[in-house]
Amino acid sequence: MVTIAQIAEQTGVSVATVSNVMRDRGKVGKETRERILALAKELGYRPNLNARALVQGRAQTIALVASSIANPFYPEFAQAVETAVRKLGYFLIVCNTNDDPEQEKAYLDAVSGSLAHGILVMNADFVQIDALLDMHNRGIPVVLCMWERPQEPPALPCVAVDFYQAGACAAEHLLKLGHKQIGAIVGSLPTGNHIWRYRGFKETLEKAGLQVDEARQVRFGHDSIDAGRNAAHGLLAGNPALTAIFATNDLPAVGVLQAAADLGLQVPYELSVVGVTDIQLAHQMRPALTTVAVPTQEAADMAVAILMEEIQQAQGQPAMRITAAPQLVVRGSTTRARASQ
Amino acid sequence: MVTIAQIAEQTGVSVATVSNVMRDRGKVGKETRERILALAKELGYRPNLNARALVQGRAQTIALVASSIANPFYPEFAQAVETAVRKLGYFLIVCNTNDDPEQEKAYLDAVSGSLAHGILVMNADFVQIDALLDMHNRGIPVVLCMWERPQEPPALPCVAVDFYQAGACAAEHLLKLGHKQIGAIVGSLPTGNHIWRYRGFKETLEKAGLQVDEARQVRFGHDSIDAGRNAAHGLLAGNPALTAIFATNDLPAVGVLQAAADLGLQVPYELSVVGVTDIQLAHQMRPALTTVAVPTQEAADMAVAILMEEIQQAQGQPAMRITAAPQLVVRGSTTRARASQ
DNA sequence: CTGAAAGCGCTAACAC
DNA sequence: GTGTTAGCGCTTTCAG
Repeated sequence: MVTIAQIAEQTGVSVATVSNVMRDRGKVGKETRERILALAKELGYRPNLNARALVQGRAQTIALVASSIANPFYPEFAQAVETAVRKLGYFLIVCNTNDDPEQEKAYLDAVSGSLAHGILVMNADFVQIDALLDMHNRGIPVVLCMWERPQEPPALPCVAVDFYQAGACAAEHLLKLGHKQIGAIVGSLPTGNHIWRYRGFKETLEKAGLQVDEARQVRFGHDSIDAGRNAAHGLLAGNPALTAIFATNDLPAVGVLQAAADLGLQVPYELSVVGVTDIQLAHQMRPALTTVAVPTQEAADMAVAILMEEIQQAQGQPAMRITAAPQLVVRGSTTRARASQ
Repeated sequence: MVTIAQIAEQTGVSVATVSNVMRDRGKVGKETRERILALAKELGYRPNLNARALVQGRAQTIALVASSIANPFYPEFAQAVETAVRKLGYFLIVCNTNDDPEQEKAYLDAVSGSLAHGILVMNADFVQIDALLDMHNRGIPVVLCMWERPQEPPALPCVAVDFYQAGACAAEHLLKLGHKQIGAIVGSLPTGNHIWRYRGFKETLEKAGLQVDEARQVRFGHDSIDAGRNAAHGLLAGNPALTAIFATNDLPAVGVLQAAADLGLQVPYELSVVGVTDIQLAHQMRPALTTVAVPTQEAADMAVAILMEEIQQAQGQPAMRITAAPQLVVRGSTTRARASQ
C-alpha cells in the first residue's frame, strides 16, 4: 500500500503538503503539486479511507436499512438512494435485516461504531424505533424514508408520502368507472403500516354512499404476491359479485391478477384491479396494472437531502418533508364496471 | 462517542485489557472482565470500526460491483451475497456503476483505498478487467461472480456457470416437444457475454439435424424486456412459422411473452417460450415462464468462499469454481409443437 | 493475567 | 508555500 509518507519522502516534501495536494486544498506551489501528482499516479496511490474516516470522525458511507429485500420496491429505492448519495461522494452500505432482530442490532451497532456516517431506514415500522432514537440523540443522522402518514409525524426526521391519498385516489378511479362492488386486500394487519391506504380507500367509498362490509369485502394479511392471490381467491369465492379489487400495494395486486388467471376471469372486463406504488413489475404484467404511483426517486432524493442537513448540523426539530402526491396511472387492469348482475 | 480509553480509565485498567475483553481474547480475569462489560454496556460503547480497520489494514466490508441494478437478477444475487458475507461478519457495499466508467473508477479506487477488504464483480465483461488485475496483483482479493464459460477460465479467480449447457438444455427441451421452427433472441451482441448460451442452443439444434438460419431465426441485441419484445416482433413478423422462441435470458423471454400478448398469440399453444436464469419474475408471469434455472445462492456462496480463501492467503493460481449445472424448470410457457402448417 | 508503548495513514492546527 | 507535530481509537508486541 502506497502512503502519503512515501510520496512525501520521495518528492522531498512533507506529508502535510502531499495531503494538501491530494485534497486540492490549494496553498501548494504549482511545480511541487505536479511533481507530487505525477509520483502519486506512478505509484498508484489511493488515500486510505479508514484513516481519513478515523481522523475526521466520520465515514464516507451511508447505511440503508430495510427489513427485506424481497419486496421489489426495495431495489428500486436502493438504486435511487445510491445515485443520490454518490453525487455527494458517499458510498452505500446495504443492510437487510430480513426481519431478524439480531441482524438489525448488528447493523445499528456497526453504524454507531462509525461504519456509516448516517442511516436511512426504509420500513420504520419493523425497526426498533427506540434504538434509532437513541442513535439520533447521540448525534448520528437518521432518516425514516417512507412514512405513511404526513398528518402524524414521527419523532425522527422523515420523508412522508401521503398514502391515505393514494388509497383515496384508487377508490375514486374505481367509483368513476362505475364500480359498486369493490373488494380490498390490505398488505398488512389492521394495526400495520398499510392501514392508511385502506382508510383512504374506505372513507372515499363511504363518502360516495357505499358501505364497506369488512367481513365480506376486505382481507388483511401481508405484503406479498402469494398473500394477495390467496386473499383474492377467498374474496371472490365468498363474494362473486365483486367487479373490482383494490390492493394496498402492487405485490398483492399482482397476486389478484394471478388469481383471476387461475379462475379464468378476464381482467379487466370481469374484474378490475388497482394497486399502489408502481413497481416495475406493474407494467410488465399483462394486462399491465393500473396503480397509484409513488414518487420513488423524489422520496429518495428528499431522504438524502434531509440526511445531509442533519450532517451539516442544520438541526432543530426533526424535519419532515412530504413528497408530491401519489399519482394514478391507468393501465390495462381497470375498466368500466360490467353490467350489474 | 465512548472509547476504549474512557472505559479503561473508569474501571482502572489499561486499554489493552479492555480491548482484549471486547474481542473475547481470553487472558482476562473473570471479575475484571465483567466489570468492563458492565460499564461498556452502560455507556453504550461501540468499537470504532474505522480505527480497527486502520490498524488491521483491512476493512470489515466487501464490495459488490455490478454494471446495472436494472437487471432483476442483480438484487437476487446481491441478497444472496449479503447473507453469505454477513455470516462471516462482513458488511456489503453495493457499487452500481450504471455502465459509467467514472463511477466504476471511483469505486475501484475506493476499494483500493481500503473501503472494502475484497471485491466481488458481477458482470466482468463490462468492467475494466485490467484495473481488476492490477488490484489483484496488489493483493486485493477479487472474484468474478458469473463467468459464462468454465472451459475458458479468466486470469482472475471466479465462479463459473456452464451457460453453454444452459442453452443446450433449453434446446433439448424444445426438440423433445417436437419443435422444429425455433427462433432465438440473444441478449448481447455476437461478441458479448451471452454468446455461449446461444452456441449451446445452436449446436444442439444442429446435432439434431436442424439448420439454424441466423438471418431468419436469430436476433442479437441486449438484455432487457423491451429488447426482447422488439426482437420477438421482428422475428415473428419475418417468420410466422416459428413455433417456439428461446431467449438467452429471462428478461428478453418476458419480452417475448409480451409480444405474444400484443399479437394475440396464445402461449404456449401457438408459441412456446424458454428463458434462462429463473428470476422471480419468471414464475410471476401468466403463463409462468419455462426456464433454465441458474443456482444463484450456490454461486453467491461460492464467490464468497473463494473471496475468503483469497483473504486467508490460500492463494496459488486463480481459483475457479463451477456451480452445479443449470436445471430446466418446466412451467406454462412451453408445450408440444402445434401441428405443422 | 495486566500494562506500557508503538504505530496504522491521515488531517488539522500552528509554526516557519 | 511548506514543515512539524499531535492525535483520531484501536490492536499488538513485549514486559512484568
